[in-house]
Amino acid sequence: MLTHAAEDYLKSIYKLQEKGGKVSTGILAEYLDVKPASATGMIKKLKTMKLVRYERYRGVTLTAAGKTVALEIIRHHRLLELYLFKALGVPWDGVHEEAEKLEHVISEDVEARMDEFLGYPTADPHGAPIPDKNGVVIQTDSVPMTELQDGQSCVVAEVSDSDSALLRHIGSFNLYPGTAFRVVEVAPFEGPFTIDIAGQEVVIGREVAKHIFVDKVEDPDNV
Amino acid sequence: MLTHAAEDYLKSIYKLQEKGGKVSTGILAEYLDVKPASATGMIKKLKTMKLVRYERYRGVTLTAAGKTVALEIIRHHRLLELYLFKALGVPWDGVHEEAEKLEHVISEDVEARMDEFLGYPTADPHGAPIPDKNGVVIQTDSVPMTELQDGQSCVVAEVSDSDSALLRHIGSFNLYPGTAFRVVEVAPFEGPFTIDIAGQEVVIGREVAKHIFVDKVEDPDNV
DNA sequence: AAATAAATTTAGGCATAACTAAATTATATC
DNA sequence: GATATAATTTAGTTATGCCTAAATTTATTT
Repeated sequence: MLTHAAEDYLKSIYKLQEKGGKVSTGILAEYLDVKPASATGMIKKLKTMKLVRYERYRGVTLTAAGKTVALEIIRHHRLLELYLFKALGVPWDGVHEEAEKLEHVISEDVEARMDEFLGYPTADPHGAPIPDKNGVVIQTDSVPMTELQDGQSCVVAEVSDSDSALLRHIGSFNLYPGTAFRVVEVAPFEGPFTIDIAGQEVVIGREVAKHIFVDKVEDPDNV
Repeated sequence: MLTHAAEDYLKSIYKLQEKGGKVSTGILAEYLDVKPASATGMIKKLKTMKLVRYERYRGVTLTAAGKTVALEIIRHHRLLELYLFKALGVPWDGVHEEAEKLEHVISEDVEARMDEFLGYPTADPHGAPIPDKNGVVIQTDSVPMTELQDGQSCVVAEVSDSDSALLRHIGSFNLYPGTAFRVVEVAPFEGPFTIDIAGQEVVIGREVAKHIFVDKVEDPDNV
């Protein structure tokens, strides 16, 4: 069986692969809040288990087996987040931390029971897709809010889940996944966004907007 | 923070203290499926943390601080068992194993939310008492079924939770905590028990009966 | 009281997974 | 293309928590 640490490394490699492409030892170490030397050590171990491809100074890649494990852990994490949110009422800025510990520990049986309870959901409380039993992820084509122009209408698709304070802040504007809004004005020179949510005008700073991903809506009247 | 292993040791010392009294290194090691030398090592560590009293060759005792931790873990375990059973439908012979992993990992917040969901319960699915938030345990005066005589009526109070196969077996007779029955006949020479559950006569072997604890009922007509 | 048996402890090792510090390789600059 | 800078790897250390084997202490028996 895999250790929790190994699972965390695989999950992180998967996520970094998604975003950037090449996953270097340094990037991985920074992501996991670990020294590069530690990452090198674990990567070597994962290589002997055939869960990653690796050549020194060249970065890491997941093998098919490694990707399967990574997706399994991500599925656990996101199902747990949604379960804690819906079944136990844990606030959305708290579910990440809790799921981080539970994801390594729940059985497949409990996973299946939560999945059933939740009605086989496809997204967690932050809008991140939940891989299905077979590791299939529904990819969305959402864009960072920072790419929006004046007058553009959209629906919140996803919000980064790691910073609890940021989530509370975003939640205070009701910017949950599924919420529709329209951009009233984008201030020039990398300034903040003024948006209209359900008739209320709200100002969102650029740094915050970077963490909000949206689906553009073509016809505002259809929202 | 304490490691999972340390928590398991404290929990085990508590349980052995409850049953037997003196807790020796050997007994503790056997209970935890570990070599005596390993137990000695951990006991020494726990002593430096002032969680146990210990003098070599003299056995271990929990300090007040150690008892608090032990009860906290036991509370987690039993709340989790009941939660998994009631909220997710995990069969009663499976909840122990699952809770064993989760008990070290859930937050006080989740503990409180499960407690509320369950209506502040006082016993887990096997009838074991759930310590309250302050570590107060309601002690019952149940006796092993093996002490029963012909004609004695009683109610199942508690069943040992560690052996999954045994639990399935006991469950097949419907001998869940709260179930009433009457002893029809105790076979002589350490023989099996014939009992009457809701009009059905069932034979329970002595080895199984040792793991079933009951509350005697004085007046059979009042059950 | 001495000898034997049983329990417990000490001593030394192993695996995991982190760390620091030094050596190496790769990349960027002049 | 040589050199400076940055990234990465190797080597050696630490802490957990387990192990085995040998030494010690306690308990029992004669």
